[in-house]
Amino acid sequence: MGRSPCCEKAHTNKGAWTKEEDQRLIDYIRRHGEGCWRSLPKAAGLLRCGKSCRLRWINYLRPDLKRGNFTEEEDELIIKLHSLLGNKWSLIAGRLPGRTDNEIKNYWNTHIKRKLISRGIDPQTHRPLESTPAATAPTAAPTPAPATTNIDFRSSPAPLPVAEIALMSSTLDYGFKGLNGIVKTKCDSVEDNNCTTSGMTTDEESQEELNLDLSIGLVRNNNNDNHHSKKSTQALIFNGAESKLQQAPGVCLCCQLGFQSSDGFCRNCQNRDGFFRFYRQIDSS
DNA sequence: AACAGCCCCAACCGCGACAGG
DNA sequence: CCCTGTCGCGGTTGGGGCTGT
Repeated sequence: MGRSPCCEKAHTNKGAWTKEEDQRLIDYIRRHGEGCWRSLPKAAGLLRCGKSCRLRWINYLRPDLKRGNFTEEEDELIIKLHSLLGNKWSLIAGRLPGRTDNEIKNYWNTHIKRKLISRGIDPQTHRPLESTPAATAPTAAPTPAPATTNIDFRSSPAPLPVAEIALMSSTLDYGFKGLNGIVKTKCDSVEDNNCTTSGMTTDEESQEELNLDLSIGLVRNNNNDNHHSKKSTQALIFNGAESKLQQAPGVCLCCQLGFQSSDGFCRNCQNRDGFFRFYRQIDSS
């Protein structure tokens, strides 16, 4: 019979948002910060479900959204990231400041897919369209890669999850240092889809490097670190976005209203990966 | 001008992950 | 360990705008 609805639907609006609804949501989040989406609509006087409010804010109202056309550089970055990450739109969006996962997903489906097909590339596999799976698929199940290895994405049956790449990088001490400087992805070109990772041996100077700079934080298992619930965090700072935004917890609505736990934060302040979700606007004056 | 078909994107839906009780 | 509530992600949809006839 499926799950129960995410919220009371009898008295909620659906469909396009009005300017008045937008303004209410903006005003409320300005005053109280993001978070606690479930209770936000009622508190903000909106006849919407929390999910809808969250989506509207994240995809449309957030002040740091770039909007407007994608640049050629963004196009290429999306293509490269997609070849590595697959349809992990939120991860891809994390590398494009001011762009949302929804926006990138839409753009992929409407523009980039077509662009790749016109180049003769399969948008899902990033392989030439005419190539058959039998011709390119590995003959045996892949064995675990050594610490530093070449990863040939041409022969990968599916895009490698970023965590898997990081694990293979063998730089785990306290946590992942991030892929920056650990795994350098090299592509001869998007067209030939000849992507490998460091330490590559051939034509390094002539190949374009894609510095993913994906900073990944691991949960540190340290009881003394009680800054944020059971999990401590490492900052996840994206290029571009960090110029005005610094990691700073504590603008979650729950926390604002005093619902936080004894350590000062509620779970809404933190992503499941252990990263802070809330950023405090740094006064630029 | 009117209509049909297409395109795009904002919004919705379902599900998995996770935390807390 | 199980159940429930919540969040966030990825896939899908539908309506408005655009273009061609």
